[in-house]
Amino acid sequence: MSVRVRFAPSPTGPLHIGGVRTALYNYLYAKKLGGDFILRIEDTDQNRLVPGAEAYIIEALKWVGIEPNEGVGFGDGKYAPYRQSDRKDSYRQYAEQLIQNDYAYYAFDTESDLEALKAKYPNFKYDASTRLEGKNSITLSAAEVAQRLANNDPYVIRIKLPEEEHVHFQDEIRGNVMVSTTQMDDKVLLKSDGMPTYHLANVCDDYIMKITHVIRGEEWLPSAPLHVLLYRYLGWENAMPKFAHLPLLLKPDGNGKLSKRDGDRLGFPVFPLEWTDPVTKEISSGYKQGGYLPNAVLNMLAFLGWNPGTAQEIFTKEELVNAFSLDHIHKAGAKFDFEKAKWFNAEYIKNLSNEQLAVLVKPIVTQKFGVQEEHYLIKAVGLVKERLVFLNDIEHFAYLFTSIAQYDTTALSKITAIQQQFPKQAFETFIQEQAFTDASSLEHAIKDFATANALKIGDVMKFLRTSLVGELSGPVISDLMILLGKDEVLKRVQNCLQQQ
RNA sequence: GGCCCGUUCGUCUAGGGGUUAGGACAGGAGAUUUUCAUUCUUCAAACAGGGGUUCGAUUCCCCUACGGGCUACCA
Repeated sequence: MSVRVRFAPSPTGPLHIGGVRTALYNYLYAKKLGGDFILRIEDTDQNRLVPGAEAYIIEALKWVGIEPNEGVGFGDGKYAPYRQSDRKDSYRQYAEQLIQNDYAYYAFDTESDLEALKAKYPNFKYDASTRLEGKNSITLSAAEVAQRLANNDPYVIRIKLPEEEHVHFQDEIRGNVMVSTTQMDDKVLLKSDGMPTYHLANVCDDYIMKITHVIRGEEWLPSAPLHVLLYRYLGWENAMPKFAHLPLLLKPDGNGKLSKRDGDRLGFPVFPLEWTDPVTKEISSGYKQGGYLPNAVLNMLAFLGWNPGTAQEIFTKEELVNAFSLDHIHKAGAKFDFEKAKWFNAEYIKNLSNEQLAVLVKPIVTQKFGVQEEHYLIKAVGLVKERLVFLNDIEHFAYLFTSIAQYDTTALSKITAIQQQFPKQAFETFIQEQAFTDASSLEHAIKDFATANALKIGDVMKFLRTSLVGELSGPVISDLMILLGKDEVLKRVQNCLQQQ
């Protein structure tokens, strides 16, 4: 039987990187085994829907490059629709089937009924020991139940758990997990608005869509036994998928799982794409807009909770697919490491060819400094490639594209001293005489000029650097001179000579 | 509170009854470079604690502590 996994987010907001990682692990697992990766939208809570969230999820998956081959936004497929609200009518029959088989019951308790029970019993939960106090099809007469249903009285359908039974299941990451039904409660399966809860919908859809492996976050571990029971009661136990509960992504500081707020609080994105809250208009930064490369993000995310068991850390997507396996997933939660994320991105940028980098950086450069000639841009980015952590960092290298607007004051003060005995005229002539064909002969010529004029090489370099860069750091001077060309170099030198 | 899951350098992690406990990021030092960045070399840095089991436990078991998750007609 071929492997089928699903990523099943709820469109209650933008997908954050924890979700992206879950999607990634599903994707890697499916691809590794030649299976299918499905996107299912779990929008059974109509009150929490956020406009744009679904589209965001789809865009985000596209951007990082882990596209489902089936599901909402990806051409659908054999088991469409993949949006649970579009499958609303399919769930009721299963809930009713459960009632038929005495595995579930109608419950008519109102909100205030429930509150009264909670007030009466500390730590109240609706279960075998308390359901006799509720207004449900167990306590009410058949006639009254029929009457209430006929009246369209609001009701929910609850699972009827056995009083005491140990539910075991095998988690692919954690091994055997056991929970007693005494610790569980009669969870609502079908809500009074006719929508299923997560528990019902997820089990039904996974069964119907022939999902073989449920790979999801650890927050689902406590409800997994409930799902196991549901498979059993629905008669699907032999088709039950395997479960793998992933460790959570934690805040880099302090406690708790990584949340939306942490990113902008600590200075890194938690969302793949920038997101504007439709209500508050608050903007949350995104990896894409922050100048990250999708494959770097994937690589970084893959290593937060998984490792290949070797020393290799830089992996292409294909290599990740090949190396991936569930048993190399770490059990404990992982704190997000921003420094490591930056390192991954810088590594990926360094591994790009100048041509590739130029393409990626072109929109930023054009927007900041105007249109550049293609070959020039390629050479320019090559000069600063190993200085970029993010694509956006290119904007800190204005001197590659425009003349120096402002000189660094310490650089200027450093060269003032030098300028006293600097043979300005001779130097200009010297530059004019150079061929500007290759960097090393140019560098030799500069050194020769320095010795011939009894100047310190370092001083001449410092002067040139300030002229060309505006400050005392940057790429090798002769390389930069070749890039800029004689005319521009001369212009900048003359301009710098006029400073002070 | 109850239940479930977890705990190796600051962080991500490898390992697993007998190891100098390995790697990466970050940090320190040095080399290269006209500068900065890159690169290279190098240093520092960990098995939460207590009991067992064992000739021997970081590794297996139990307890404690700590961390995380769940505990909704949210997913």
